[in-house]
Amino acid sequence: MSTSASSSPQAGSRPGGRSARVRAAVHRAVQELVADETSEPLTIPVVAARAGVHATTVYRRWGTVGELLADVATSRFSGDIVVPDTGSLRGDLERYASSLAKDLGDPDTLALVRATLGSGGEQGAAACRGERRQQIEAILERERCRGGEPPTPEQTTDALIAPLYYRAVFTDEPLSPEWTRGLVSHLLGD
Amino acid sequence: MSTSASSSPQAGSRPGGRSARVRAAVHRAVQELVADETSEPLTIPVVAARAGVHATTVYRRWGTVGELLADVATSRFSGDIVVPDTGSLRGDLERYASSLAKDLGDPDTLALVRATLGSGGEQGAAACRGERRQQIEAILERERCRGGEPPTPEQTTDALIAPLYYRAVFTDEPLSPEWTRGLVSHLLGD
DNA sequence: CCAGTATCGCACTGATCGCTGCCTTTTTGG
DNA sequence: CCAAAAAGGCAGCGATCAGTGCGATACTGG
Repeated sequence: MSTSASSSPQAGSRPGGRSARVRAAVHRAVQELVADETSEPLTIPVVAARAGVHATTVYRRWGTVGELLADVATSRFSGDIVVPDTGSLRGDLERYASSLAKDLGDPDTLALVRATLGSGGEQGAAACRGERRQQIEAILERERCRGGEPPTPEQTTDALIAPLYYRAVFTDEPLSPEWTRGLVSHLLGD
Repeated sequence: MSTSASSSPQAGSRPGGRSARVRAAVHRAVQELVADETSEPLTIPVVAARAGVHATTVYRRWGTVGELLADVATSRFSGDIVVPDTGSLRGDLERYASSLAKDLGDPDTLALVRATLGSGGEQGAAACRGERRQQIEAILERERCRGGEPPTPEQTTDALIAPLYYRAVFTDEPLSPEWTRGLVSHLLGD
């Protein structure tokens, strides 16, 4: 080969150096492979080849497919949803649930969740959970500051997060906006 | 080897022949391997070795690990819960939810669910779902025959099945009886 | 500009995987 | 009881995987 040698102009000390680029490429490769759901066995060499890096690098930085998936899921679900502030508890919950439904409704995301659960163990489950708990608590806390009496985080998780995740992961029914709003209505007592 | 040769008295045309015995051994091996969660990679040869059969047999009967897991999960969740009949909707739902909580609370079962989701795809998800929908509908239908006005199957799934599955699969919080009863109470309007 | 260090590419190796003919053994059906 | 069919055991094939020294390259602070 011996392409145009080095000369890559601005590869220097800025953030986004080689290490970060490799990380991004590997993450993207994992998501693509998981989404494809073809016969690709999702092994380290396959991921590395698709990412354009060497398997050695992946072995050394992540070790196993499970840890790699957990890392990808953590990145994927970190900051994926901004906690809304619409001025009312119902508005906040509806917008939050809608965002989550849109997130989990994406087949690629769903495939990532399933794969991470499968080989990521408890750590993988935590990665898929993301920051749902803190986000819910932030919404409820804001309502409490408004003087309202919101439901507990536990109730909210059971009434919103759980149905969204269950329907996405275990069933093939769509996460329609009407159904999602209905969850909020039922939680807040119609 | 050459143990007591053939002579196995009743190995004939009754159900429970060799084929069924192989099936049971393979299923047991899968559950053990999934439960162990050690470094065993859960491949066909490993399963076959633990089951005491040859990998060829497993390849020919199931093909892939995903299909095998889906089959095991189907068996595991088929008939695992008998729809109760306590005379009241609340009693039926509480007993049903309690049974499901006990089921999903078992770490080995949980590991099977996660693994099946991971490599079983949509079929694996359906296997883990089991007959929940029909069971719920049976309970609600019975209440309707009593003259009551039960919630819809959708509401019941969202309020009972989903939180149980979500908490079991995605969190490490226990599925306590009090919490489970609380789900029923919230569904039936306190 | 230059040493020091972390990261990555490369060339391997032993082990395992997925899979396939071929034959033996069991089960089925008349 | 006996042939046909189904299922399992056996040996072995190419391909891939997980993992390891070693050298080269890119980032770091001075």
